Amino acid sequence: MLSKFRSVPSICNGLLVHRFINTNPLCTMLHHQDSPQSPELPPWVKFSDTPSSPDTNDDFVIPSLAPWVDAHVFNPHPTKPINQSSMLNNEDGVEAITTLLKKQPYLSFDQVAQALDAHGFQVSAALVQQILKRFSNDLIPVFGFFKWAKSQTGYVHSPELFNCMVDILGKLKRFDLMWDLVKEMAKLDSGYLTLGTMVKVMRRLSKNRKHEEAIEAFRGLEDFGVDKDTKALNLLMDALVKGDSIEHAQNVFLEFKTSISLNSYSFNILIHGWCKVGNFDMARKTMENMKEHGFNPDVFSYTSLIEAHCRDKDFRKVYQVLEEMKGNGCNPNAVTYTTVMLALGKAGQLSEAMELYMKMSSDGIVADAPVYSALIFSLGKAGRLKDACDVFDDMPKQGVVRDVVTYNTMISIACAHSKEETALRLLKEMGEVSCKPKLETYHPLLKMCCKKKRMKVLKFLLAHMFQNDLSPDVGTYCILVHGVCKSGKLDVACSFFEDMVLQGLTPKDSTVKLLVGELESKGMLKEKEHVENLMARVTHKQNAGLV
DNA sequence: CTAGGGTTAG
Repeated sequence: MLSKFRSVPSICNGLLVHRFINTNPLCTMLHHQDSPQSPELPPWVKFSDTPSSPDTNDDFVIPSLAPWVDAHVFNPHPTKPINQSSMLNNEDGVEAITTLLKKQPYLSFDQVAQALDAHGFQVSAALVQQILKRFSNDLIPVFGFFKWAKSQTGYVHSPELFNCMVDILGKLKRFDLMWDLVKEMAKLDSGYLTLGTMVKVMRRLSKNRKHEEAIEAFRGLEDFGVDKDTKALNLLMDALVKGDSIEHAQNVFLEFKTSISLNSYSFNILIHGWCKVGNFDMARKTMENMKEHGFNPDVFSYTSLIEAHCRDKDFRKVYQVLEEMKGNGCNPNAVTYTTVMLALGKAGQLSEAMELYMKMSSDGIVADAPVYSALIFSLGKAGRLKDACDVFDDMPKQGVVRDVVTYNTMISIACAHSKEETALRLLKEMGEVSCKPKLETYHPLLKMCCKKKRMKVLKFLLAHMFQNDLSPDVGTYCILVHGVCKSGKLDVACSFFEDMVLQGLTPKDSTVKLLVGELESKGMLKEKEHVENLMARVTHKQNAGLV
């Protein structure tokens, strides 16, 4: 153990062409002790002018970040100064409509339309796109707006926007409305309803365990003027596999293999499906079947096998398959190596991950952003913040552009070590390098803020999220409710819970249980009743299939 | 159109 550990630094030194220089601010920050328990506050702490509750640590704001934070907290939707007047109208329109849609809980699509009618909004494709993105979790506002926009004279939704709306309805599990819209598209000009539309339909149905309905959608493709070809079949099988039913995918394969021609993708999708459920026998049988059809197992087939063995942490088998594929003239690529490196890192086998990186390099494979992310993750997991930082810093020097996962990984590491300044700075930098944050980017940050009771920063993050057209999903609310509950802020937990339900999201059982339990133990019976009433409404709506 | 990234809390 110890010898392995000792060997790592030298490997790591060899890895990096440019050694890290200690003056890098990011690195200094990571090593700076944030000292959360220290009674002595660092000299640069700024005291907020808003009074905070004694149980809140809002006062902590890093001076250089404070203006950035304040701008979002106090003005979540600033209108960007734009010179061109046409652009100004659009930007203004988006903000004005956003405000209007958020203003009150609308009870019907028509109510939304009425509210919109009262203003003289000018509709454009860009505006509709922005609103659909912003309100993709809010059925009544988003669909009410979509219908209203459709009826505006001089404006017609593009096929892309119809597809986007179909996808949103599927995401919101309103399959009745989704099908109505699909049928409506079929009646419009050709070019509206395409395979692209039906892929969204099949994916959303599969994801919601409506596998039979997804297969029915495929069967009916020709009625909508879409070909039932190899590509369509593969997309259906892939949707079924991703919707956790390799069995349905296999049945579809058996049913259509004589009428629709197959390609290597068809087999790889099934191999992936069998690997996903850990059925190596069927994965191997499918590989044999693949050969009988004249296709050789390729890097996709083998990487699926390797990934499954990685999940089992069966690295002996992983190395075996690596040898096997090379023996069959199929070389592992960056994806294969990343899969194994990350699994090793997760399993705490950092030096093995590093060795594999070197092996990859000696094979002449150039590291891309995911490879670097896997390295960074492994180093972070092993507590080697400085080295993780070095690798992150090395990326641009090697001509590799950091992507959203690279940032997510770095932010996760920083948050896990309570380096909130670093984490926030990374988020800020993402905006500057136009690497758009995703919901997952915020999750570790939100978790950390809840834990440290940074309510002001929490508020800032939520505003920042919205400005990036991201709205919290069930997972986000889960983190928020659990996080503030554990910090004893039950009132805040209740208001997050209410938001979640009003958004039409279904809280997880564990979330309800935790919140109700906490409220009960604190004797907050009125709040507890409120939560239970909210839950009853959710259940009722679901049973009735209502909006 | 097929394989890689991040992920609550218990």
